[in-house]
Amino acid sequence: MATLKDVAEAAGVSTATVSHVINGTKKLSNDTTERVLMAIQAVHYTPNTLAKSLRSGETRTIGVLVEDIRGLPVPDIVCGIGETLAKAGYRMLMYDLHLLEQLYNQYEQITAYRTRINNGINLLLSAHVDGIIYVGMHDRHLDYLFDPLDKPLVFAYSHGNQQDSFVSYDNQTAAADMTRLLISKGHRRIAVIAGHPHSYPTGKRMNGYQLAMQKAGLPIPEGYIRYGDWEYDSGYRETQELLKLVIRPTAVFAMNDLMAAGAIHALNDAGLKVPADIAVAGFDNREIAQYLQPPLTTVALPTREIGVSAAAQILEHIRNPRVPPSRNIILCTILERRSV
Amino acid sequence: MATLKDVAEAAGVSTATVSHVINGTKKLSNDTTERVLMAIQAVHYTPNTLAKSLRSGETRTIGVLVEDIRGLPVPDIVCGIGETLAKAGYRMLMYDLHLLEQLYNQYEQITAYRTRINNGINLLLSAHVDGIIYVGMHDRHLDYLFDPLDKPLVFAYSHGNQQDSFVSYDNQTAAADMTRLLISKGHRRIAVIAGHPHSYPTGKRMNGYQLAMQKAGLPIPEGYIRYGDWEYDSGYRETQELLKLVIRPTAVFAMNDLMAAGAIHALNDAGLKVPADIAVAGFDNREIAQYLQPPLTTVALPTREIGVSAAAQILEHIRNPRVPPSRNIILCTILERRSV
DNA sequence: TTAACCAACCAAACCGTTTCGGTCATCGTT
DNA sequence: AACGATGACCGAAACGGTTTGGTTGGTTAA
Repeated sequence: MATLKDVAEAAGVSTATVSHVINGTKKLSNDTTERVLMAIQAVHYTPNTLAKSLRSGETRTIGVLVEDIRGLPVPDIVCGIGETLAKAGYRMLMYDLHLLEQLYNQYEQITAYRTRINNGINLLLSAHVDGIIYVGMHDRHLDYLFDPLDKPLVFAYSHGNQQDSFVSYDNQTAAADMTRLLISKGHRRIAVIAGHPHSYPTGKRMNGYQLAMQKAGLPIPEGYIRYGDWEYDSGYRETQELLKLVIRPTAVFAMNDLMAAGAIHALNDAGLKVPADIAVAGFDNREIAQYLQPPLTTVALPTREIGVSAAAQILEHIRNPRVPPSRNIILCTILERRSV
Repeated sequence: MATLKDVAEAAGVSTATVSHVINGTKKLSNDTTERVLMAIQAVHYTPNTLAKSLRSGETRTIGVLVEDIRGLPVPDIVCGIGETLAKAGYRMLMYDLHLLEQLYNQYEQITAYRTRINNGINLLLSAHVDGIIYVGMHDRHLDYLFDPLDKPLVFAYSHGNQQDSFVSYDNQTAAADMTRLLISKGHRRIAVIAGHPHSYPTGKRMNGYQLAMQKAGLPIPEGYIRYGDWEYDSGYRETQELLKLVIRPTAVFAMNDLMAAGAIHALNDAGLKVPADIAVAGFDNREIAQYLQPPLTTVALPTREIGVSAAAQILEHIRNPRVPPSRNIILCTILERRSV
């Protein structure tokens, strides 16, 4: 592999001059510049990034710490990150916490979780990354898990400390939009199947739903708000409960697609047609949504945009370390299919 | 950050000695070793991997070139790779070719595809990775796309040149196993909905099906072999065709889950019950499989194991560059659910 | 005429490791 | 007593760049 020295000899100049030509760090005569460029071609020079990084302390590499690459939104987010980084000439060093396996739903084991995260961060830091993006699987706060870092840190799909930027999506507006869509289709009795009562997305999405209903002057009758656990079965079960009501809803807004799938199957089993008898809406735009009968109208999360934005944020922080942390909330879009 | 020199000064030895203590490259007196270890603790020394790599030419980093991280099997494979590399103290540098966007189904644009791959490989090489794993989205041959490389290269879920190792899964045995399962449940008239006629997996899976039927002494009547295009709609359509036959099959083996979903819906629409009237089997174990009514009996691909094995292969090649390329084919497992 | 300035380039230090080739006691042989 | 062997360590040269602080020769202004 050719080195700077080889180029310098071929061009009859010093290595300093070659370096300046390559990086444009100093004005040089046209003649010399020309000669150096020719020499670079001639000896097939490619710069050694290791040596460069050793001297400059900059690796042009971003560490991406994912909770689990198999988590639903993660590949899309990583796709957006990778695309944006590549365009800017940055590389992506990935570390997977494998949270789907052992720690999922064991948040009481904070210590184990912390050490896992610290291991990941240390591994990335040992590679001298210029910054770190944390990619979560859930929309939740993680401030208590992170020690302060002297490199830029950006959270994607999760929230971190006050001093760190994050990029997330707008649960509340999306839920309100979907509710308004149902109302615009003539529905006045709209029930909801929410997720875990105390989870962050449930709260936000409920807010959106209630606000939209209120603004439209529509009541939310007793029993129209059901709580599930995000899983298929709970959607099935809670829909059965809704059907027991004296005044049935004409639309069911399930706050994720799995529960919506359960709802549709429960309705089918009860001999009701979707959307003729009852409309069903979902949230998340999982793969399953398009293959349900009928295909599910749902909220598409801006996963890829979250990745793009997170990468843009981290590059911004690297270029200018004193920009204040930004809180970036991206809007969702509604995917109208045939279930409404 | 403390350096070797700081440690050396603190321990009153030379940097050479400290290096030898750390790497165990030379025998030293117990006394000195002890003093150096204490000094390392005292100054909070962490080795600078950049300097180390510059000197040694080894980065302990593997480049992972994925066709598209959003591709179905890819996250699972990457998960297996990441896990195995981390255990061995290796890092994972990822580059995404984003093939889902522009190039998918445009294989005639070989040149564009080649340059895309070469860009990725060059970016990884510029980071001085110790080896590269190529992660495909389809089970197909790619020999014509790769230039010879002077670093270890392993293909996961795809096949490369003769001289490169690959890790894949056993289509044929899986299809044979599924056919045998259907036979063992008493089915004798088993139809098949295959994928694209000329694709590699279609060929292998058809082989397995035909072999199993033949071994069981069962005939394959005219019209029992249908070809789809891997998509939902083709499953629906071809099932309708099967229902037009005078002697209907009692089981339909769709060669992926999407077509199986189409098949189930076609059967439902025709007023037939699955599995009571007709059994349906799939292939791939997509997420949708578990949410169909009834949940789909299907073939689970050993995606994660492919990743684990690919990572193990590349580490093997790095440790010993002269081991011959290996061809690793992993068995699938059948997931019995309620559709059979 | 001379000081001041500038353009154009170079030599060498530096980043933090690894490793080659010594040096210097000490010890056992003859 | 002279010699070679051995054990324990060190100095300095790499690795391949960047960057600081020059030097050189020519031009300009007083």
